[in-house]
Amino acid sequence: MAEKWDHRDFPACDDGGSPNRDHQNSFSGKFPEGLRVLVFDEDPQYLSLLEKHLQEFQYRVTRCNEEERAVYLLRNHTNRFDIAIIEAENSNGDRFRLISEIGSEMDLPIIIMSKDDSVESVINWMRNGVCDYLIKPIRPEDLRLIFKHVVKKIQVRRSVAVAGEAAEENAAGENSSSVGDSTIRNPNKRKRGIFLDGQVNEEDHDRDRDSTTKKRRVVWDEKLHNKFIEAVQYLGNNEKAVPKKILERMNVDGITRENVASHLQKYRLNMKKLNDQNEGVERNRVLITPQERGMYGGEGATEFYRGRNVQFPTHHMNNIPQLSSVQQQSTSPNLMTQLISPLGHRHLDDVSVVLSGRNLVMTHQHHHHHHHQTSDYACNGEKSPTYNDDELGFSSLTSLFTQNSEDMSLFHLQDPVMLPNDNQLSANPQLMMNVHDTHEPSMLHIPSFPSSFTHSSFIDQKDTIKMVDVSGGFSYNNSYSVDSNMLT
DNA sequence: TTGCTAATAT
DNA sequence: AATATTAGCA
Repeated sequence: MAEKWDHRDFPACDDGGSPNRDHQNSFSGKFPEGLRVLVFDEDPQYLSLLEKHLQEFQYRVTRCNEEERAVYLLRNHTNRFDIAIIEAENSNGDRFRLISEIGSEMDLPIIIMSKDDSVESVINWMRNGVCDYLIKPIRPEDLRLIFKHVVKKIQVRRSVAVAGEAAEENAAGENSSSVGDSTIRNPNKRKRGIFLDGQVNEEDHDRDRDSTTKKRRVVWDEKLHNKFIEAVQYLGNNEKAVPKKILERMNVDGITRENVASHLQKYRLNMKKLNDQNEGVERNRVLITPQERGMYGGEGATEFYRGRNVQFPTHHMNNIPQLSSVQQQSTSPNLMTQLISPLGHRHLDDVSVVLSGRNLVMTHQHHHHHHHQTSDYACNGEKSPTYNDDELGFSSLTSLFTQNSEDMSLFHLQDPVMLPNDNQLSANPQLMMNVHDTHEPSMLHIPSFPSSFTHSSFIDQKDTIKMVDVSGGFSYNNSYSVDSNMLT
């Protein structure tokens, strides 16, 4: 644990403060050592193998073969890792959820490992925000390269920071006259610990912040919520269930009183709502107090949990493998299944898929951030005839993403179509440029599709990573965000 | 200081 | 939509 690799050590920072924003070569030759990697795989042997290789590349490995433990480590040790490699073989909903949460809540780069080399699987995961997908068996070299994702993340974060900063200044300037902020109890002077162009916000040194910095959002998953309920229950019978005590009783670190207060507030709201419902509709029923209907079998808390309380990072939950067709319906909000139902597609991220002769490029971008993730997927024409260009490719690809091919629009990559939505970044020329951006840490290796690859510029050439030549390709864009607008 | 609620922000 | 933050009052 000597010195962890800090983003500030990131070579791109110390290139003399040069305004060079194309970090192309900023860190060529350098290899960040000590990146903290969490590796999860159910097979201890394989885990060891991975660990060994990773360590050879100077990564600091935390291995883990129990999902529970992985969850624990990630949840309670936020900012302890720079990247996570997770096996998603027989991933059930839980693991999927876990990964989704990590990805979005902690902004931790996630790499999926799997034996499944199907296009569907790859795309599914990429769509859901993971930054890479390694197909087993994994070559050591693949492991060596994972640092690129961390680097990428940092770069992205940096640019977001800059943008955010600019926005803040604007806002400040415009409001300064109108708002005479007087008595603010808790003037939240949180400065962002973000680093713009080498300027680090020195508010509190290293400590907690790490490369995966992001404002912490508590995810009230089932476990946490159960603790909460348990605490409320316990206190409800004796003293009063107030945030402070609940917090104490929960005995979970990483959450604040405010978090609990907020949760409690919503909890109560829900209880009230449920009570009201019961009053009106089921008049025969005895009224139940919030406490009485707690977790222990009472349906209230469960309802609460299922219906409104779980934070499923929207854009990471839409793609749970599903049987489609049967639309879950109604607007009743209390089945968890509904949260992951096809309706969820409404909130899907922009995803654009570019097809050229033999390559497929998928770009993935998050909603509110100014960043995106891009991954390449090389498809060999012979092996995957379905993904060749033209109509055939189109329709099958379409079906890969949605059951409804009408949801997609077609346009040329180099002649971007501006869709009526501001968020249509995929149609943004600048984004498209990124497809050609050799610095994009894309390293999708698909043994079965070995074809055309080009090099990643800052790593020694010898093997590898390639970027797809998309020129002249087509882009099939399923306009999810358009849908989103229309449906909401 | 903490709690509560409603409003509003992210 | 889920959480966070804030205002304002107790």
